[in-house]
Amino acid sequence: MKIGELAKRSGLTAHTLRFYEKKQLLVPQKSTTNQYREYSVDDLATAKFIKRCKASGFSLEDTAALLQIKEAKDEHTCAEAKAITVAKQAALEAKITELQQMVTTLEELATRCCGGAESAEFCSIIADLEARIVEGDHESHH
Amino acid sequence: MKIGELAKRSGLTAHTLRFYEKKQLLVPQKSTTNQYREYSVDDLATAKFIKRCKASGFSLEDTAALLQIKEAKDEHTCAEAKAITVAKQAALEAKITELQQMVTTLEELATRCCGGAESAEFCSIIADLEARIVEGDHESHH
DNA sequence: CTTGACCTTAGAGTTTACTCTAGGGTTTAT
DNA sequence: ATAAACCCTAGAGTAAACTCTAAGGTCAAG
Repeated sequence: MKIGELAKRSGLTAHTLRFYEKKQLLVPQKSTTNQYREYSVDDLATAKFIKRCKASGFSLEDTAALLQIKEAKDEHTCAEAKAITVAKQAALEAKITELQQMVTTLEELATRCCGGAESAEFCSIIADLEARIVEGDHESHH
Repeated sequence: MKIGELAKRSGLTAHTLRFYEKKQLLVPQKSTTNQYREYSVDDLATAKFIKRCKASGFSLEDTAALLQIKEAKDEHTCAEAKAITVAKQAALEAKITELQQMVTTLEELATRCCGGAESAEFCSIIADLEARIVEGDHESHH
């Protein structure tokens, strides 16, 4: 099939498919007559594989590694696949913790503020940002 | 004080301070004799304000808006500050939810995989990515 | 046989927040 | 007086993952 059809069937755009090709994730055959890309049903499967990797939080680099494993399963081990998965899981969990700390701070800022139409002269959000509350400010007491 | 001292006292780098100047977040006076930046104690406070905004999860654009409010409190309202804060909180919460969904998927992938030195021939992670489990795959049944 | 839909390439642009470089002036301490 | 340490500007580079553009070739329908 041509790129437009693969795009439709995979839910990716033609642009994205060409981008993935540049990144060596999905390299199709090319027609000898007109240079059009020719995607096989396997290529469609690969496109979906990539899409699922992305939905699972894997980077394109991770995805490339997972594709390598998928393409030559007998040359790779479960340990490799699991290592990538577990590493990504840990990274995302760390990111979540960081974001949650921010949300906690923001919650505190928002809760303490009246949020009314009053002048910001005594706004607690501004006051807090000017001097208090937020972590990671070890310079402010020297 | 000169940029190096402000860098030391604020915990930002001189590069970053120049970048913030380009972004209009912190524009110091300039010496007329040698064009060196001259930061005041107020500028130090502003640098710390920016740092706290960042630690709270605000983007530089948000931070610029918050700085506007801080610099002219009587021309702004609590409502404005709170709107920025609440919007950011909501955005971060949405991001966290998205990441948590990914973590759940990854957890499932990892748990089901033996992770051993066996060939990936029957690796459940690869198999799952090839066909199942992951959400957002509405094309796969047409 | 023409029009519109589709395909091609190479390369630039987007976003965010820096980070660094080159090439050159200034200050401070010895 | 000189060398280290510091400062300046303009602009390029980094990361990730696209997204889009220009200029042009090809294909399918009527």
